Amino acid sequence: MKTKSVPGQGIPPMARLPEAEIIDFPQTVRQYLDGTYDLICILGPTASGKTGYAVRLAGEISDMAGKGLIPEGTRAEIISADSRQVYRGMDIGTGKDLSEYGNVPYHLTDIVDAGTKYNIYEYQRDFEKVWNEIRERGNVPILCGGSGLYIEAATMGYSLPDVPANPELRARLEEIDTESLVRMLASMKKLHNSTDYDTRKRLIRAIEIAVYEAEHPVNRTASLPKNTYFIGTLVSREERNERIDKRLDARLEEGMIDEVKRLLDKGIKAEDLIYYGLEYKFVTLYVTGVLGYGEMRHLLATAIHQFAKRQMTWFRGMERKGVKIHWVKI
RNA sequence: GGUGUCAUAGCUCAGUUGGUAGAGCAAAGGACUGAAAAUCCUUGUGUCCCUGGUUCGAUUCCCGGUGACACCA
Repeated sequence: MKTKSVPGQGIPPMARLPEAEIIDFPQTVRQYLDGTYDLICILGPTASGKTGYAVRLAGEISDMAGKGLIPEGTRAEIISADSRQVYRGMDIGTGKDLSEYGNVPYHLTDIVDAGTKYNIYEYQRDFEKVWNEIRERGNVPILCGGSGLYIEAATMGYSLPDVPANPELRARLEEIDTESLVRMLASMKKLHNSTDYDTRKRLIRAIEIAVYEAEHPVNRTASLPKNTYFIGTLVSREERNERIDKRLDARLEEGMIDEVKRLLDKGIKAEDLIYYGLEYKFVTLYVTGVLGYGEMRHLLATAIHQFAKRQMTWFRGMERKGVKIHWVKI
């Protein structure tokens, strides 16, 4: 008697591709202008064509203004939600495609130096600032990117305290073993389902934040949730991976390796570039002789496929929490 | 042509002194409020190359194929 597992039982189900919709974008713009929405957001996995799509929609908004359908002079301004495009000098590897924007204003790319550490607190603060400025100008903000955490920080009203680094505390915590640090953190905050204790560095920062919070209970960002119209750029898994592979070859030809060499020559540590992940990680490993060219290309392609999958996991998680994403085939 | 070695998961390979099998990678699903392109968790994957023999029972031992590699001619 065979006790073979029945297919489809006990194994995680294959995620269904969402249904594509046809959206009425002009109506969405009108709804933004009458206050139904605070923000339009375009999200999607890497290589799904978000930027081009955002620029196209920006063009539609200009057309509407030109035809007098919405107040004259109204235009779209794009806010990037990409955790790596914030860095200056990291262009080819992050796919900035600045020429694609044409005359559409864009924000939150090239705002800090490569080699530094930008984070979600800073992103939320910077997002709030440009979002407010765009609205004061009477323009339409379009948030566009693939960093799920950043999108949520911008749209869902994360509340984050402004916690400066505390080198003295860090040095003291560094002396303590990991297990005790976990117990220490647990005594200060609830810690289920968190990445706080994935690594020692995170653990120490989490304690630093908890300690600061205990001492300064009011100093938090007061960002409100935004009523957001979410548009997702939809591609099948197969198509997505094909696009990733093609784009990777194009980037290699366009000088991605020289870009990494330039960053290293500027004195940015290989270790830091590796932490940026994907292109910067694998090309650095190639440039420093750890990987051969073919090996680098293969491992990098795989890593980008895996990244795109993680992005989709995040977006599905948003939907599970009740966020409506209008998926479009572009 | 001869001799030898090998043939096991999508890939690289372990293993079963004969009781139908695992690791890594890939893949799939998930988590994630301070470096998130990061970090981490979970889950399978099979005519064990094909005939025949020995055996209660063969992926495992034996005969013969087939294929790959090596050496000799």
